[in-house]
Amino acid sequence: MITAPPDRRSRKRLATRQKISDAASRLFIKRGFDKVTVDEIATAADVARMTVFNHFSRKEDMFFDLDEQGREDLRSALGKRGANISPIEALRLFAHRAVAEQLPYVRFFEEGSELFMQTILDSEALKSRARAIRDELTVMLAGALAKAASRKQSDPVANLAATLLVATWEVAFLEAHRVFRGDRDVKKANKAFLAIIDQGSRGVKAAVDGSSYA
Amino acid sequence: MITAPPDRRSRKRLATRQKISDAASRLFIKRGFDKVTVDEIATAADVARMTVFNHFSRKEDMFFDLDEQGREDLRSALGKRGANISPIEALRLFAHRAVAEQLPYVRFFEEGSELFMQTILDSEALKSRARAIRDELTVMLAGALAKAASRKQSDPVANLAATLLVATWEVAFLEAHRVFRGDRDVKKANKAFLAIIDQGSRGVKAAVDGSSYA
DNA sequence: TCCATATATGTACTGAGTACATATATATAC
DNA sequence: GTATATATATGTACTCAGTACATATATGGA
Repeated sequence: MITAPPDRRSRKRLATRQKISDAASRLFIKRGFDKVTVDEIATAADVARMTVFNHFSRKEDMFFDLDEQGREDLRSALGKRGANISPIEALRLFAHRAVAEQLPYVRFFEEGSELFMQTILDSEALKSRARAIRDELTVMLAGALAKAASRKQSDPVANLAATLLVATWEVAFLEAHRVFRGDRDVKKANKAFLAIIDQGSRGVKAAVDGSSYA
Repeated sequence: MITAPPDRRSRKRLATRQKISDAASRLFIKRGFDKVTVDEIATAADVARMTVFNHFSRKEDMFFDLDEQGREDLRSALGKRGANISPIEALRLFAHRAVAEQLPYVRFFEEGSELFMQTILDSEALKSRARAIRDELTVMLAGALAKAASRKQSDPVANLAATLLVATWEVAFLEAHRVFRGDRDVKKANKAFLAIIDQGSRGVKAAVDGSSYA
């Protein structure tokens, strides 16, 4: 992923950022997001408090320190879809592919995954941030859909489709986690996930039927 | 709405609450949510700072001081639907009725309505709270749907339907406001609103087709 | 009149986030 | 290598929402 060896300045900067992110994640998982103060994170990472805010403008950003990859994959799935595949269908297929290849976002089991989810559910601040990210994702997807269908940005139909799609993914995620928490059966969780994705996709297609998105 | 004359204590309490809410709303609309401090609100309402938090646990609650009526109407629309009307169709009809009768939530025009919306869009805190309310509404609706269809609570299909429905309403709201901001044409805005409601409802029905929700 | 209790107020604190100044390391030009 | 510019780290002092907890005051009821 890294193309050229970064100079010392960038390397050190990244190292500092990583040190902070690691220290924060460890503390968050162990003690819960709200119980950890930024001062403690700074101390644990052996940097000044200001340095923490230098790298992460919000405390929540230390927790959600990925999600860029996810957006990229979504965009890519839309961009590289086959000639006669609609945007919505492309995203449905992407979900199936993600499960088949067990891409990181859809590994509901794995030790860390449950703790991660539980930490979010235990914190209003993290849930709030997750909702914000969901909305950013929706805006991004609406733009991508409009572009893929050669429509003007802020097309209401693209908005509707994007919002419904993100809603579908959210429900699928939560349900898969719920199923796994119950039976600890990966196959069952995967199946539940894809069932909802398929149901939702069917619905979205019906909603925007007649447009170029379906 | 008030059944019996409340005693002096309750009356005073409500009066205080109203004084705070009014002062806060006035300040929020005029200067923007984030620019107003709780101290200023307290001073404007002529009460102590602690009294403010006594009535509103969060600053955001002084802004969103209604929304109870909306939930009640939603529940009622579900409960009192005709014998052969599905829950989803009942909500679609409720939207049409709301527009026809110009119920408060769907008055996109009106002087205050635009300022209200603009104040939200200008504040991260208010947008965040609006998202939280949206999610609470979704949970409520999922429960109501499951109940209306005689399914167990936490039915995944009810979750999906509720999430998609709330998403639809949100897009419809935003689009109606957008249209009105542009052309200042109420009929056009209403039409845009209902168009999205109908599209979304069609989608949700397709998504949950075969279940008792459609 | 006395008592219990709900509501309002007062005081002191925590913790995230910001503004702004300063120090130190690194890169670049000479 | 030395000087200079700049990115990054640090330090200090602040704002403001929200909490904990104590106290005062008004109301309702005995």
